[in-house]
Amino acid sequence: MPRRKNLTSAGTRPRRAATAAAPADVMELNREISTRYPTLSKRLRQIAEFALKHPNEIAIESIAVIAQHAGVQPSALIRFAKAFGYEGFSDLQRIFQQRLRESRPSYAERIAAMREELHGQRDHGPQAILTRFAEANIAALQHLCEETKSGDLDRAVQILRKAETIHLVAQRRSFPLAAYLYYALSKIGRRAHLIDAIGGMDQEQRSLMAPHDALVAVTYADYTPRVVETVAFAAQRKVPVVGITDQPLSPLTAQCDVVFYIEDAAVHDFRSLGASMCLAQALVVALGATG
Amino acid sequence: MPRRKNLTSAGTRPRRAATAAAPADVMELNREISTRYPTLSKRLRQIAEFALKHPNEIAIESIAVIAQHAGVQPSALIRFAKAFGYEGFSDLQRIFQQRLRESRPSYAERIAAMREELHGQRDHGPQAILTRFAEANIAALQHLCEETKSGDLDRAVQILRKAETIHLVAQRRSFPLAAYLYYALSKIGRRAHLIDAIGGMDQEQRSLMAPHDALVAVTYADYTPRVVETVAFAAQRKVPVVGITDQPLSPLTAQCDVVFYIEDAAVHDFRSLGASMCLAQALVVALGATG
DNA sequence: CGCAAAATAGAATAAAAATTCCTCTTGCTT
DNA sequence: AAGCAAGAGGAATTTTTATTCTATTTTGCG
Repeated sequence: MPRRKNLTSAGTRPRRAATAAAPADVMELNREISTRYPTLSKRLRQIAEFALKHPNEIAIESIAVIAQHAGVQPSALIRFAKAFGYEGFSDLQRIFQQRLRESRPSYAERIAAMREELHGQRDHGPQAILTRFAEANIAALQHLCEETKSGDLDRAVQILRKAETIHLVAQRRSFPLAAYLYYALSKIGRRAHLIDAIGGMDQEQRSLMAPHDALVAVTYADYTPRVVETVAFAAQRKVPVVGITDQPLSPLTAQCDVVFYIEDAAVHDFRSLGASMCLAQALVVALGATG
Repeated sequence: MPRRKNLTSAGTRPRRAATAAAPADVMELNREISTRYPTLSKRLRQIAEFALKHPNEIAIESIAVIAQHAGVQPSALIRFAKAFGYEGFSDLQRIFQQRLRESRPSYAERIAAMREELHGQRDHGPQAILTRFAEANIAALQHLCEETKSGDLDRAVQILRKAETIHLVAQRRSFPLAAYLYYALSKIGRRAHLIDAIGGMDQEQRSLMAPHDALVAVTYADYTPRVVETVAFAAQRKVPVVGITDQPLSPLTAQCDVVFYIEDAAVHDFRSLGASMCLAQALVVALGATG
C-alpha cells in the first residue's frame, strides 16, 4: 500500500482533503455517496455501488483486485477517492480498514478498555462494580456467539450423544462449571460422573472412563495439572474429549476432539464464568433436544 | 502486498508450501501454533502470541507496521510464516484476511438472521440454542443491574466485611454458585466455609456458624429444604444472612438480613446462573476492594 | 452536426511493500 | 571454555502497488 506517509498508521488520521473534509468513517461516506449519487458520472456510480455492496473487499484487497472485481480501471478508483475528498485511494481505504478493525476489537481490547475505565474513575462502590461486571459478562457472551463455530458445537453434541457415561473434570475456579454440568446432565437423564477429586481419589475416579464414554474437561490458565493429566489419560484410553479452555495455547488444544475457547470476563484478576456457563447450558440443552 | 502471484486472489487459494501443508484458516493455524509452541524459538513465540492476540492487526496492517507493533523485525515475521509452511508473510496474511472477510460481512445481517431463527423457532440446532441462551443471559444481566438496589449491595458487603468466617450454602442447581464463592473468597484472603453436605454432614457443618460470622445462602424454586433449614438455623443463632433467591415469595425473604432477587435466564426450563454468578463476583470484588 | 469540456483507459512512473541475503549474536554441546 | 549451529537483525534487492499523466473516447451543448 504505497503512498502511505506514516508507518504508525494505527491510530492516526492526519490529513484532510484539498477541497472539502473527507468522510471520516464508512457510515459518513455512505451518506455522502447517497447524497451525491445523482451527480456522479457513470463509472463513479459503478464504483459507488460496489463500495456500498462490498466494503470488506475495499478494506482488504489491493486496488488492482478491486478494480478487476468492480469492472473498472485502477485509476477510476483513485478518481473516485479524490472526488470524495481523499488524497488517494489508500486514504479512502483506511477508513474501510478502520471499520473492520473496530468491528471486532478482539475482546481483549474491549476488556482492557473497560479495565481502564474501572481504574480511571474513582467510583469503586459495589453498584459500580456490579455494573462493570455485568458489562464485561455481556461482552463475553457476545464474543462467545461470534466466535463459536457451529461445527464445533455439532461435533461436541454428537460426542456427548454417543457417550454412555459423561465424565466431568474441572478444578478450582472452573469447578462450578463441572458441578453445573453434572446437575444439568442428570436432569436430562444422562449418566454423568463428576471427577471431583474428593478424598484425593481422582486417580480412581478417572480410571472409570471407558472408550464408549466421553469426557468434558474445563481448565483455564494456569491449567490445573490434575485436569490436564486427566485429559491426557482420557486421550490415551481413546475416550473422546470435549475441552473448554481460554486460548489456543492451552495444553487442552492438542488432546481434545473438540475444543472451545472462551474468553470470559475478567476484572481485577477475577474471571467470571458467565460465558462458560452459557456454553455448558447450550450444550446440555442441545443434547437434550436432539438425543 | 508483493509476491502475490495471482491477482484474482479473492476466492482462490492455490498454493501449498514447499515442505508441509500450511494451515488453511486461522483456527487451524492457531491449533498448529499451540502444538508447536514449545518448540518455537523466543522470537517466534513472541510473534505467535501476537498473532493469537491481534488477528485483525495481522490481516489489515503491512508487515512493517505489524513488526513494529509486535516489537520484532519484519524478517522475523517472514521466518514465522515460513516456519508454518507458507511461502511468505503475504501468504499467511491471506488467511487472516479471509477470516475478516467471512466473519464480518454481515454483522447486522447475522443478528437479523438470529432473530428470525429465534422467532421462527424451527431451528433447534446447537448454534441457535447457544444464541438463545446468550441473549437470555444478556437480558438477565441487564435486568440485574436495573433491579439491584445500591443500598442492598452496600449492606451485604458490610455484613461480609464484619464476618470472621463466611459460610456458604447452596444445593443442587445453585451449588456451583457456592463453589464459586468459596473459591473467590479464599482468593481474596477471606475465610470461607462451604456447607456442601458432603457425607450427609450438613448438620455438623452448619453448627460451626457463630454470631460473628455470616452466611450466604442461595436457593431458587423449589427451595431445597436443606438450605432453608440452614438459613433458619443461622437466623436463630443471630448469624447475619445474605440471601440470593428468585422472588419475594421465597422462604428466604423473611429470614435474611439482605436478600437479592435474581431473575436468571431460563430457556426450556433450564435456568442459567449467569446473573447470579455476576452478582456473586461483584460482591466478592467489592469486598476485596474495600475491606 | 460539430465543438469543447469532461471523463476514461491504459501505459509509465515513483513509492512502498515484501522478501532475500549476509553478518552478528546467542545459546548449546562437547 | 571454545567451537558450532541455529536464530536474529538490518540493509539491500526485487516485486508489487498506488498513483500520475497523456492520448482517446464519451458526453453535453450550442
